[in-house]
Parts: sequence; C-alpha cells; structure tokens
Amino acid sequence: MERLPGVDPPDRVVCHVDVDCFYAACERLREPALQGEPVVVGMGYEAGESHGAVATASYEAREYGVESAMPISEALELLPRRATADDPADTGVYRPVDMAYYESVSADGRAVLADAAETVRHVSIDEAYLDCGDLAWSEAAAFGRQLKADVEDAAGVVASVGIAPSMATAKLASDADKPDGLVVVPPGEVREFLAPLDVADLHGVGPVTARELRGMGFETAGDVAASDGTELSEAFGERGRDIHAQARGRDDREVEPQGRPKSVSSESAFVQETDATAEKREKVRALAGEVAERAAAKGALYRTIGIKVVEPPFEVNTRARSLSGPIEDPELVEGVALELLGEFAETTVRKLGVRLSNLSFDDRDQASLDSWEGPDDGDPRSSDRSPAVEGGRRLGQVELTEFE
DNA sequence: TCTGGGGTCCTAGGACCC
DNA sequence: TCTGGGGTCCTAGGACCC
Repeated sequence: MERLPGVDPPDRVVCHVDVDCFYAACERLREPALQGEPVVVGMGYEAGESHGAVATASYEAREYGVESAMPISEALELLPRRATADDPADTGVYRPVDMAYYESVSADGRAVLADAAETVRHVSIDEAYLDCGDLAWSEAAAFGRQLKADVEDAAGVVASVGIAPSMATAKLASDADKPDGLVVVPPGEVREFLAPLDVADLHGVGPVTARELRGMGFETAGDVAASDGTELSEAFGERGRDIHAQARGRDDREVEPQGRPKSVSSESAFVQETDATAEKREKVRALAGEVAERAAAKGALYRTIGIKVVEPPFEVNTRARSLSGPIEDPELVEGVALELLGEFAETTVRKLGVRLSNLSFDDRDQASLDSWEGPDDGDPRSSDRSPAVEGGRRLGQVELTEFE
C-alpha cells in the first residue's frame, strides 16, 4: 500500500500499556478468593451502602450489565451484593476504592516499564506509553509478550498492549483485544486497522461528539478518514482536525514524560443533597484543607482558587478568583473558597469541589512573574479584591517587587 | 436511574493594554 | 478626542479521559 504524505514515519514504534480492570485486579491481588468472581469497585462507596458510582467492574460483573460510571444503586439492581462469603451465584462483591493500595501496585508496574524503554509517559495509574526507539517491527510482538509477562510477574496484574507507529494508534491497538490483549499494527497496516473502528472508539470522541458524527453520516473511522476533513474542522474546530488526523493514523506527537500537574482539586458529593449553609461551608472548609495539603505535598504554589458547585440534577457551576502572585496559604484557600461559595448560599447542592490552578513549582517561576505588582499599584484588577484576599499572607511576595 | 473524583484541553466573551 | 486592531489575561462552561 502506498504511503500517504503525512502518515507516520516508519521508524517510530510506540507501545501503549493498559492494565485490565485495574482496580478490580488489585482487589483480587489482595484477596485471591475473588478470582473469577464478579467484582465491583465503587468510588464514594462505603461497605453496605448504596451511594457512589462504579469505578471499575470486572468482566464477570460486566456480564450482568454493570458498567463504569454507573451509580452503585443501579449496579446493585443488576448484580445484588454478596452478603456472606458463600452466597449463591448471581451476586457480586463490592469494594470501596483504596487508592493507596492501588498506587503501590502501580509502582511495581512502573518499575518494569522504566526498564523496558528510555522514555515512558504515564497517563494514569494504570496506563502508559513507551517510546520503543529503534525496535524492529519484526521484534515488536516478542517485545510486547515479554513486557506483559514482566508486568504480571512484578505487579501481579494483567495488561493489554498495543504497538503501532503513533500514540493514538497504539492506544486503539491496546483496546482492540482486551483483556490480556497484544495487538501490533505495523506502519503499512494502520489505515486497514483503523477503518472498521466505530467513531466512538476514537480518542476524544465521547457520547456528544459520537452522536453528532453519526448525524453527519460518519459511522466508522474509515468514514471519517475518507472525508477531506473540512466538515469536521468546521463542526468541531481543533478537535475535529484531531479526530480526522487520528482516523487517518496521523499523529506526530512524541512520547514525552508527563509534565507537572496544571491543577489540583478535591471534590465530594453529599450523600443527601442539601441547601444548609453550615453543611456546605463545612464541606468547603474540609475540601480546601485537603487540596491545600495536596498542593503542598507536590511542592506547588497556586495563583487561582476556585470552587465547583453541582446542583441537582447535574448542573455544574464554577467560580474562580486569581490572586496577584503565586502563594501557598491554606487559610487563604479556605477564605476565598468560602467567599466564592457565598453566591450559592440559597442553592441546593449535590456536590462541592475546591480547585487550585495556575500552579508554579519553583522560585524561578515565581520570580519571572513580571506581571505581579504591589498591592498599592492602583491596578484596577486588584481594587475589587476581597478582604479575604487582602488579608491573606502572600508568601515570598515582597521580594518580587524588587524584580520590577 | 437521580452519577465519584481526579484530571486535561478548548472555546467564547469581557476587560484591559498598547 | 475618536476609532480601530492586536494581544493577553481572566472567567465560565463544556466535552472528554481514566
């Protein structure tokens, strides 16, 4: 097959590794009796309760229709909770998320990946891209098999692997034969591999975009690839161009290590929605403390403090305020967050969140912030600053004025 | 059937600066 | 004083991913 201009150069070999049902796999690792049983891991779930949502369902649980992101209450209707260890069939084991444990399992897997490739990009706790450099395509399958075996030895979980000439195609390849999959797509077979995939399988195409794409007559990646892309570009802007490129197997992104986080946030749902001011303020205080602590643990300073207020049924409101310079100040986080919450004093709320963004990580970042000006600079943007902000400590800010 | 919590990126409008 | 254009920053919302 003739190579089209712009198709990935043949010398790139990218490997995508994705652990199957990671949270459920971790629960089984800790509790081997769960092997072969339907396992549901719930976020915001507590033992014996029915609130929260499905984070991961094992394949056995999926047989009953239990899906990721489904409310636990709904999952329980499809697959009742097993009350005792020797319950009959057609029941499932429900467990709350235990991130600390999953992190430890993930670390074992990461050590394997670090040995397998020079450059690794971790995209989540259970997923990573490897730059395989000059690996020959004839060796790709053997490399993938070895990697899977090494991950299983070291971490005790099974991963699916995809190897292809680009990140986007490698990701689709690892998805193509889950669980325990290994799919190699050499450069000459990319278009052929992609063509039959449903548009919803493409990265960046969610339910909304998938519906619109179908409305436009695009059912498969092949349909998208066959178009000249102008229609997608007009309908979806930058994302439309990405989708079109992806469907054609065109993706020039290099595998680069994950950079610094852009934001840190904490959110939490009420078990029962509420309009009680005291309850809302208490939750925001707790979230503010949590998120400030996590930012500090990462060594992050923040310049923007925001809240998220979710009203039933699922209306999301966000409010944010930027400060004049990066800070680390838990009291100020709480003060600003509570003040932003003031607007929602009468609002019935399902869920609240606090978010820190505009992060910076070292003194150089902080000193190079030449837009910072002193509190008495007459900058109109600082005139409406709240007492909470004015009263807050600005750590390390005084020195900054000397750079101007 | 009334949905977690952690993120990223894009877009659009308004304010402001030069 | 009026008009306009380009650029940047900020905020809010939306879609998406794991």
